[in-house]
Amino acid sequence: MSNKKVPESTISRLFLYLREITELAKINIKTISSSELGDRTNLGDAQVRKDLGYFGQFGVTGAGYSIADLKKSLEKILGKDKKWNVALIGTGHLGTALLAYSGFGRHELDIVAAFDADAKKIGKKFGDITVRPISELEKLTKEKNITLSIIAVPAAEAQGVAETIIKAGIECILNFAPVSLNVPEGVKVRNVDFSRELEILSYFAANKGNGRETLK
Amino acid sequence: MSNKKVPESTISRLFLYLREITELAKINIKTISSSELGDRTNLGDAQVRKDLGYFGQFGVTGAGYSIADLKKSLEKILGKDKKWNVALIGTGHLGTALLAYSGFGRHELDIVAAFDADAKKIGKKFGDITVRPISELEKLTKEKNITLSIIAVPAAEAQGVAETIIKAGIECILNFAPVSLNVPEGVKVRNVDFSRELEILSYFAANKGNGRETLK
DNA sequence: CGAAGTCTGTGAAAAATATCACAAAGTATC
DNA sequence: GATACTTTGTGATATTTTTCACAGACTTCG
Ligand SMILES: NC(=O)c1ccc[n+]([C@@H]2O[C@H](COP(=O)([O-])OP(=O)(O)OC[C@H]3O[C@@H](n4cnc5c(N)ncnc54)[C@H](O)[C@@H]3O)[C@@H](O)[C@H]2O)c1
Ligand SMILES: NC(=O)c1ccc[n+]([C@@H]2O[C@H](COP(=O)([O-])OP(=O)(O)OC[C@H]3O[C@@H](n4cnc5c(N)ncnc54)[C@H](O)[C@@H]3O)[C@@H](O)[C@H]2O)c1
Repeated sequence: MSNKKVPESTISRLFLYLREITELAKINIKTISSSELGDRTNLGDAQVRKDLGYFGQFGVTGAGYSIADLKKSLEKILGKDKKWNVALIGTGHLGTALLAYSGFGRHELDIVAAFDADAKKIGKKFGDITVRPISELEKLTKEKNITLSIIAVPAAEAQGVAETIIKAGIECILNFAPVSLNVPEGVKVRNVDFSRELEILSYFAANKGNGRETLK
Repeated sequence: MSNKKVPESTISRLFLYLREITELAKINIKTISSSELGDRTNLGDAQVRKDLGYFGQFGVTGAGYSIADLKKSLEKILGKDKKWNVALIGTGHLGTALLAYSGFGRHELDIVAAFDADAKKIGKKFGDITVRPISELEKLTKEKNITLSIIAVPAAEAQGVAETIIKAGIECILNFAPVSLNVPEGVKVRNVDFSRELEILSYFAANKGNGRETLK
C-alpha cells in the first residue's frame, strides 16, 4: 500500500467497483479479475488495479479478487461500515423525490431530518420524517448527530442556506442548486447540476459529425 | 484560436461562466475581468483565460471582457442559439421533479415528451406533456425531432431503456440510474449519480482530521 | 500625450491522472 | 511436481489538465 495522495476520482470509482461487486455477490459469484471488473464499469483493467493499489493488496495473483473479501475491504475503506445522518434542506419537487428514494438507506446514508422555510410545508410528513423550520437546524444537528447535508432550495437561497448549515456545524454539503457556493476552508461541497449536464450533452449533439464527436 | 482538442472539463466550465455572466448582465454590469470571473466561479483567472482561448479571443487587453459580447459568443459556441428537444423516460419521483422544473426551458432545453412502462401512468398530464407508452418513443422522436434523452427508471431497467432510446435514433443520454450503461460507439452518455456523490461526501466526513482533509 | 497601471493571450512548466508493460506469484492440468 | 496459463501489483511512460509567468496591448488619468 502506497502512502501517496489518493485522487478524488479514485474514490469515486471505488464506489462504482463496490456497487458492481455487491450485485455480483448477490448472484453468488465468488471471484472477479481486474479486467472483468474494468469491463463492467467501462474502465480499464489497469485503472482498477491502480485504484485498489492505493489502499493495499486485495487480489490473488493468477486468480483475481475474492468478491466477499474485496467487498468487505472496500466497505471499510469507504466508510460504509458506519452510518451517516443527513439533513435535507428544501422540500420542493426535488427534495421530496430525495425523501422518497430508498436507495440511500441501503447505503447507510440516512436522511434523518428535513427543513423548509415555507410555513405551509412545516409539519408535513414524509414517511417518518416531519418537515421542520430551518431555525431548528442547529438544534437537530446536535441531537441527531448529523454530518452531511443536502441543499435543494432555489438558487437565490442556496448561499444563505449553506452559511446556516455551516454555522450549525455541518461540514459536508451536496448542493443541487445551480450556483457556485462560497464556503470557508475545510468545508467540502459537491455539486449536482442537472441543467449543466444536459447542456453539456446538447453541446455534443450540436457538434456531432464535424470531426469533434469525442472532442478529442 | 487554437485547433487543439478541447477538454470536456472546459466545456463544462464554459457553461458555468455563461451562467455567471448571464446573472451579471441582468444587473447591468458591462465588463468583467478573468480574475473576477475566476473568483466568482471558484476557479483561477488563468483557467478562465485558457478555457476561452480554445475558442478564440474575446477579451480586451487592459479592460477585460465585454459581458454582452462574451455572452453572445458563449451562447454560439455552446449551442444555446438552438433549441433542443428532450425525451424523458420514467415518470416516477425523479421524473416528475424534472417535469416540474422550469429551469430547463430558460436554457433552450425542452422536455417535449415523457414515457413510462406503467399502464397506470400513461395518459397522466404534467403541464402540457402527456405521459406516453414507451412503445411510442421511436415515432415521437421523429415527429418531435428529439435529440436528447433522460433516463429516470429503476437501475434494473436502465440498460434496456438505453437500447430502446438508441434504436429510436437518439444518441445523447443523461442517465440518473446508478448503473454503468453499455452503449455503442458514437452514443454519448452522462451520468448523474446522487447516491455516489453523497457517498463521496461521507468518505470525506470519515476522513476528516486524519491529515487527508483534501485527499491531497 | 505620456506615464503608470491593468489585463489578456499563450507558450512553457508543473502537476495530476491514466495507461503500459512486465516480473513475480499464483492457479490449473496432466 | 513440472509446464503452461493467468492475473496481480507497480515502476516507468504517456497523456491530460492546470498553473505559472510575462510580453504585449489597451486603458486611464493627470
Ligand atoms: N426539480 C428539478 O428537476 C431540478 C433540476 C435542476 C436543478 N434543480 C435545482 O434544485 C433546487 C430545488 O429545485 P426544486 O424543483 O425542488 O424547487 P422547488 O421550488 O420545488 O422547491 C424549493 C423548496 O425550497 C424551499 N425553500 C426556499 N427557500 C428556503 C430557505 N431559505 N430555507 C429552506 N427552504 C427554502 C421552498 O419552500 C421549497 O419547498 C433548485 O435550486 C433548482 O434549481 C432542480
Ligand atoms: N428519487 C431519487 O431521489 C433518486 C436518487 C438517486 C437515484 N435515483 C435513481 O433515479 C431513477 C429513478 O428514481 P425514482 O425515484 O424516480 O424511481 P421511481 O420508482 O419513483 O420511478 C421509476 C419510474 O420508471 C418507470 N419505469 C420502470 N420501468 C420502465 C421501463 N422499462 N420503461 C419506462 N418506464 C419505466 C416506473 O413506472 C416509474 O414510473 C432510479 O434509477 C433511481 O435509482 C433516484
